[in-house]
Amino acid sequence: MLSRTNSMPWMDRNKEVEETNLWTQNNNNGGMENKDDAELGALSSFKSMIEAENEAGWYMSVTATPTAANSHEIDMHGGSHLDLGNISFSPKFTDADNNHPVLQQVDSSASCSPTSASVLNSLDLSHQLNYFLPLKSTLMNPIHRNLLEETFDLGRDHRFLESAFNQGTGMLNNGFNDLSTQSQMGTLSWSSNNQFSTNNLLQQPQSSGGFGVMGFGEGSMDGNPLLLNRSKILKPLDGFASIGSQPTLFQKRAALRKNLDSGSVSNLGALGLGGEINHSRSSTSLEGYDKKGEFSDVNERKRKNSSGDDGEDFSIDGSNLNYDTDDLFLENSTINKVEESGKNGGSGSNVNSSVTCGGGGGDHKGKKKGFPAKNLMAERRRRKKLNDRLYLLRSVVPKISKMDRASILGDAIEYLKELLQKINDLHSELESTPSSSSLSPLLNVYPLTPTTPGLSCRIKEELYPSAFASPLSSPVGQSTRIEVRIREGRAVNIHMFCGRRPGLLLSTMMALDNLGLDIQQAVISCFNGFALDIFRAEQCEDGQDLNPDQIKAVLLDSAGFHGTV
Amino acid sequence: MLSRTNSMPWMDRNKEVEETNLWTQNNNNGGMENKDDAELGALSSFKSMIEAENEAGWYMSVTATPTAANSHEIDMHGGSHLDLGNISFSPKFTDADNNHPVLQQVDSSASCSPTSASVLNSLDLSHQLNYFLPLKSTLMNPIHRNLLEETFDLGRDHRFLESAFNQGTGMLNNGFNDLSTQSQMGTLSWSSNNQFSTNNLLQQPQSSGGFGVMGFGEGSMDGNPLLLNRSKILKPLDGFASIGSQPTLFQKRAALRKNLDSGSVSNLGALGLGGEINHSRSSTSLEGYDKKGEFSDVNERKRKNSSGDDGEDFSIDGSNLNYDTDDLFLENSTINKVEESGKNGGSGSNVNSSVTCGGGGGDHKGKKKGFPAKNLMAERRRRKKLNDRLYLLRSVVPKISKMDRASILGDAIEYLKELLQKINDLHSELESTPSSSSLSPLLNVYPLTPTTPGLSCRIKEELYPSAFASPLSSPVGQSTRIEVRIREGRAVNIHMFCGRRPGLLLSTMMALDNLGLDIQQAVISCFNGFALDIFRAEQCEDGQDLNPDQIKAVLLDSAGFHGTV
DNA sequence: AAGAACACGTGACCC
DNA sequence: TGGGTCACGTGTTCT
Repeated sequence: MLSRTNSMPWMDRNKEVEETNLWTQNNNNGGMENKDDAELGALSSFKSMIEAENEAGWYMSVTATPTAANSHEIDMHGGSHLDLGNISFSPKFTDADNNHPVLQQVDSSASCSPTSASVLNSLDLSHQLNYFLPLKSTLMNPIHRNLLEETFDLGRDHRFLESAFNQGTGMLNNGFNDLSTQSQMGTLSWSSNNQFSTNNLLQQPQSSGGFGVMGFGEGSMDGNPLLLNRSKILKPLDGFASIGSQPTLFQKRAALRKNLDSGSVSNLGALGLGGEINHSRSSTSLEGYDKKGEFSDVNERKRKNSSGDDGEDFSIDGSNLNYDTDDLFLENSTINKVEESGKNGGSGSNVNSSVTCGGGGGDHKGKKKGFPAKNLMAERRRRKKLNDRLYLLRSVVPKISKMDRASILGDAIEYLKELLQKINDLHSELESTPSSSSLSPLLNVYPLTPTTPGLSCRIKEELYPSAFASPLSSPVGQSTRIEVRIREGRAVNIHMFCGRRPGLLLSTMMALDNLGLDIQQAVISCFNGFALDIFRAEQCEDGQDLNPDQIKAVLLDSAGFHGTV
Repeated sequence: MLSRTNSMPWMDRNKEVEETNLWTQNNNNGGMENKDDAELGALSSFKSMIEAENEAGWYMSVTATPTAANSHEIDMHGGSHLDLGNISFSPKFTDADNNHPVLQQVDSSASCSPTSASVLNSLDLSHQLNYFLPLKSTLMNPIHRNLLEETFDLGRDHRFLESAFNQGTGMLNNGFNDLSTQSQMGTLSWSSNNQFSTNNLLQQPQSSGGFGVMGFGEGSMDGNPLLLNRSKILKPLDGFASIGSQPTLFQKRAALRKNLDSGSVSNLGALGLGGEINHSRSSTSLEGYDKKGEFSDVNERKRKNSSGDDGEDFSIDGSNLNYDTDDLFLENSTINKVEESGKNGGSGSNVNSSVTCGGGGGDHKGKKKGFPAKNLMAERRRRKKLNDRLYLLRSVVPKISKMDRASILGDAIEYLKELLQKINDLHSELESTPSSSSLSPLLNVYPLTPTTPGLSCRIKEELYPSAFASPLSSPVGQSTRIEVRIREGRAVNIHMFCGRRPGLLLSTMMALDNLGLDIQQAVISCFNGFALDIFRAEQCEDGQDLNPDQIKAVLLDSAGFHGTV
């Protein structure tokens, strides 16, 4: 009850502008004084959407990339290393399919700090790894763009990732330095289709999954990002449900908000065309709306838009994205919030205390002038930035056991260890071999595995006893898994994982072609194993409706596993 | 004013037991049901101390490792992967130099979850990376042990780390599995000298830095850990200053608290012998004491000890460490807190709302029964765990530009990228060499750079710069970009990006097949645009050596861009 | 129903 | 002074 009442205020609160964490600043090079700041530059933000399978809920997140003008963002000031130097939007980016503009963040080239570590900045992982979150319906259109910087949205649902990762979808490649990283992306379009740049492919659209498009300003709001997928997170979207549709997402969102009060939400549109958001859980309607963590972020963004101008701001050709605007909104919203305070849904009681600028919250203190509001925004920015980074990290780590923060960190650590070990092994191997020496100048760069030339050890892996069962990676021999879902209409989702074998890629493609499936959105990775994630494929008009089992059978056959699962 | 009053309650609050995040659970194997949970097992917790150069403040943190008995910890329940299965203390662990017992966490061998990822668990990074935080005086005796698990304390002061990192102190080695990891540490001794197990050495004792020993139960309390070093963090210690000295740290801390009220603190001891804590900033005395983030953690821990039994609990030979005890304390403290609530220093206003179990905080709600207190503790645990992981991550990353969370994450991401690049380079190098193949079974383990056995090649690296413009993402209509590199031997790298069109995927695959290229490592994504990144493909033996330009031409042709770039 | 996870809004701190 | 960062305690949700 109270919560609901609270929720309303939150609605307003949501209006507050979100920070655009992701904004990269053009000008900020100068701003970055910390020499050490390593730029993550090359990293493109990873935004993805997830859709929950079982639930209608959507979560849409889009990251807006501000043009150079507004660019300065948190990072500029703060110490965030990740900031990519320049952000540029190319005007042409809008998605043809959808009218929805998609915001993206561009990873600027590494303008800033030439940190020691930054040597490899040019390398862009984003290409290499793309994690896709499955969209429930066909909405998911991850825009595969490098540019997006920090933000990325990923469904948080554990099941989703787990399955994906477990299967060894991890892929990443190392390999290239992409010059491309530096170059870049044009306009951002916010499409309802949820196109996102998904740098890393991660995913397997497995089970639930939230789906998010959002990220407006910074990419994702504080909470919103990928984690939202988590079922709870998804809920928030419920309120927003309509967002995705043809009209600007934001507009829709605004509409939703208006409508939201009614609660449970109806999911607005058909997924197919506009990105729409279904509420994953009908939940308690508004209440959830208000407080939900990430969700609130979404709301906030919506608010931002709504308060300002819904859709158009985001249509962001380039310069439009207004970080500043956002800020203004924020301030306004903040004010609103203050007014509204007292409710503050989840945070609840706190609100009264300091939030009220002049409001004289209930609290005794009231010490700080009116600043709290500012602080609030700053904190919000900070949270968002942190979340964005966290999700980015997640996107880079191929195996994520769970989607919770601690697990992401843990997995990242473990992954780091693995990589180090691997490097060590490679080094050993290399040393054991004759030539080597001159070849790898790069190696020196890294503090780790210090290339100590002297080491010619023979480590040779005696260390590793066999025992390593290495479940994860072991692709080969791994059981083949194929999931096929037929979405309404002729959309098809396919997830397949199996051991790699020569020609598998081609045979699979041919099999799909033979089925009359046009692959529209997919990520295929081939490393230890073969992972195919088709988020959207469409059957030819001519054909008969395909049965998922048929598709599965065909794929199994093409994979050489005749009938075996 | 108010704050001070609040602070008092906080003092009490501090008494609340901290969670022992780090505790590893012996028994919890069963508890880990999540298959995906990757254990970080091998990761030893990283505890380090930092001392501020210029400031006297210390922060001491010690992680106590519970014996198996109490072991079940957050992780058990929660999903933290990082938890290492068993913790064992070996009695002999005390530092000879100092009498001060040091708590450590042991990274158990990976008893728990045989997660997929965990393959390499045995590998212990801790050895590899050792980051040391400089102690101001000579105190710093980082115990270099693998065993410590999650907790690690590190100074947060930016200057500190920055300098350290800049100087290239990063080092890590990869390489070994330490059996020691599994074995372990015996008793924990809590020495004032601040011995810590510092798994990774990081550090350079540069400027400020806080120094911490603490971590009692879980390792570090929520906030306290390494971050504390940050000057602000350090402050908290001020209050605690005395802790380190001969008496149990906790006892001292308790004493300090008692004394603290006076405020500014005197730093207690001589560093040399007992670990003492100086307040980095005289700060405003109590007030700071109460609310400071990390610091508060420290207080809490102190509280825990104080409330419970100060020193002895921690002397922890083995079983003593009481997680349970802590919990009990927590509860008690929680209760106390409730009573005290209304002040709740920083959190301030919130307190009233729900915290009061029955208190009927000012807030309207009062919905939740009395549970809030529990929630509070859980949240505290969670925060601590998260912090611990974060710090652990930091400890693993050699270059940390700044100590703030976002930077840590960003640096980690960048580092990951670097490692991947490095691996790729090594792989290339390795391939170029003749032998290799059989040598590295390990490689298979990793998702990355899958050990494609076939690879015998030589890198010649005729890189083909040809216009690498390829911005990653070019969407439709965007210029098609194709990069082809022929590595020596028959390995080929291809990066291609162009607009998506139906059938492109298939035609491209067929084209590659026609070229006799076996795609071994690749990521293909299809969203707005078509992006093909082949990190490794190999030419058939039969074929003539392909010319990059030929490949490019074929691909362009298949993409329907005849000759256009 | 207890626990975990999250986002939030605060107060405090630092630069 | 003001923005950034942190820890905290909350409320909410999900499991």
